[in-house]
Amino acid sequence: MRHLLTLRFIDAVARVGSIRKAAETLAITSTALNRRILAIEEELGVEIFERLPTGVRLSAAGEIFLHHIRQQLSDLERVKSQIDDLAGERRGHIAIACSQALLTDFLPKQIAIYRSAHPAVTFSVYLRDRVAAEKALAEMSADLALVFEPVERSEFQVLHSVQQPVCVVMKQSHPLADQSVIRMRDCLAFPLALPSTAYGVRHLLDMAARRRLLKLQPAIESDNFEFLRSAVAAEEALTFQIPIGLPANLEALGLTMRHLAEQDVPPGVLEVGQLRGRILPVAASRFAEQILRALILRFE
Amino acid sequence: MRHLLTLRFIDAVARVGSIRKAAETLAITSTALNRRILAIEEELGVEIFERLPTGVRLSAAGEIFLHHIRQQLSDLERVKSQIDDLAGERRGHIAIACSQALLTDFLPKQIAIYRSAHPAVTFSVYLRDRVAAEKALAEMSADLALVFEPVERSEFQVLHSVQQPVCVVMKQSHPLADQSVIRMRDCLAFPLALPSTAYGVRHLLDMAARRRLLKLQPAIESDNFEFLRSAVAAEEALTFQIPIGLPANLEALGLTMRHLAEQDVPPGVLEVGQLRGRILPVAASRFAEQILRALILRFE
DNA sequence: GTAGCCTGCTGCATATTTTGCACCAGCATT
DNA sequence: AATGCTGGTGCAAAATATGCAGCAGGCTAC
Repeated sequence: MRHLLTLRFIDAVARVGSIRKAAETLAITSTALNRRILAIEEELGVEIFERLPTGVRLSAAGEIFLHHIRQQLSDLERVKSQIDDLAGERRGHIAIACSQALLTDFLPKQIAIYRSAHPAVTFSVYLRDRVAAEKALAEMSADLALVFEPVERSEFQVLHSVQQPVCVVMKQSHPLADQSVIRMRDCLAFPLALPSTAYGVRHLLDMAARRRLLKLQPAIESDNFEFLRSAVAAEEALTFQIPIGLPANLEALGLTMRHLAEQDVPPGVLEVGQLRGRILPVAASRFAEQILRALILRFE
Repeated sequence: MRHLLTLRFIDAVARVGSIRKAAETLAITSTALNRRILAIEEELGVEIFERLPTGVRLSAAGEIFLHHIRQQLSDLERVKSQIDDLAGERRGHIAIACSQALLTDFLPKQIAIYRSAHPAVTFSVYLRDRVAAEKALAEMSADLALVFEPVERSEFQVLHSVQQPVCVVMKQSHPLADQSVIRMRDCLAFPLALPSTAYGVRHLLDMAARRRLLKLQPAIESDNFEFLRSAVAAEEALTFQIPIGLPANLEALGLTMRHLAEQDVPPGVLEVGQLRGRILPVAASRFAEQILRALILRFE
């Protein structure tokens, strides 16, 4: 919407930290952009940006104002989707920040289901770790977050949470594969392919190890779950994953999984959340409902 | 703020119900105003107004959009007052819708106190009955409402409530003045000067009467409490008022008051409220706190 | 220490947008 | 049928936004 253009521009400048840089991406001259900012600042009677030799930085007032801008922009989206709803066509865009485990199977499937009912709805899905996901919500660059073991700061409003026990993934021919539940101490005899420390699964494992005064020594460490699975398929190593992150074709890959004993590593929590107090666009709200139903159906 | 001008205009058009009429008060030509509306409608892809031969009326989409507009406008006020707060000067404007009883003594005094601390804050005070006050909140034409016996629809969020017993007001020389608590049946022997039915006090009295299968026969009826007091000062009539609505100089007027027996007429409730879910501007929020403290101090 | 490079900012001519006037068509009231 | 209201449109004038060229000032690298 045109009347919010300047506000969009300010948002962009704040993100980039430079008027000239932002102008380039915004298809506008730095002159014009600069003057729009000056005009707004005059209207407000306060400087939104501190001018530094290297660019600009939000002032205290700017922080407040920018938050207001983002709120307005997201509100407008909501209103537009409500209006579209009136006309019967469900349109809109849903931005999601989520843990890697969700990308494997769960989200693609859920999005396909939703889009088959509402083809006009578009999606953005961003991989974000537990901290970054909450930041994305606060900045309104994401409508929904699906996070495993979130940090849960005050801005994160949980819509639903399900327990996710940690599972061991290994080759079908692995010596441990004949046990139905696997103890942590048995794992230590094998090379470990662990996700990097930013991930919730690793967090749980590290916590459990520290409680026993141990330190996990990963033979292979990666921030990519697919790579870890491939690594496990290639040797007699073990990796760890939560059920929702396991691909449906696990067996076809020659892999299998077993639950880790809960007395060794307690189950983690997968939480669906939004920015506290925000009223979501219709589409995002309905998609959240769908996800919640799916989670309940599958894990409770 | 200039970028919201069109939205302000739309608000005005919606209130007046005519583009030409609105244009007159907005210091703009109907042409320009009309085109601004058309432009917005094109951006939204929906008609905001239904065009009637006699003017315009909000469409369903318009209702949603207008609510959004009012929300935005009031949000901006809040943001501006937050920013002003940053600079140390408490500025802003507070709009209040309230029952008549509050106008006599309580509000003028509270506003004077607040303004002595924050002279840059300005006030609008509107007399609104119980229904209209809540409408004013919903339309965001008022930030706060102080209502006696509110209807309490869902949009009304109570910040605080205090009980207010109904009092009888009469001349100091009145035959009933020697009783400390007055029974309803004793009142019926005298001419009654009653507030009109829209008022909470009258509502309570009517309810009490109906419970006894009576119907109150007012000798004098008025929507102005000051007039009612003067009427009572002029003859041996009785009028009714809640404590907060009694002027401080009651005795100086030759009048006095007694509590009405609570078994006859139960105390009513005076409630301070705001629009549910709305975040008030800083000034309004602080003023509300002050009022709450004052009410607690005086009536609890 | 200075030359180059980046930053935000400004004067002025040029595009673009917005506005107001005059006028049109449609409906309601008289 | 006449009048008076409504919103809507073509066109020229006014107002606004833009882009270019060039400014001062701070950082960085040689």
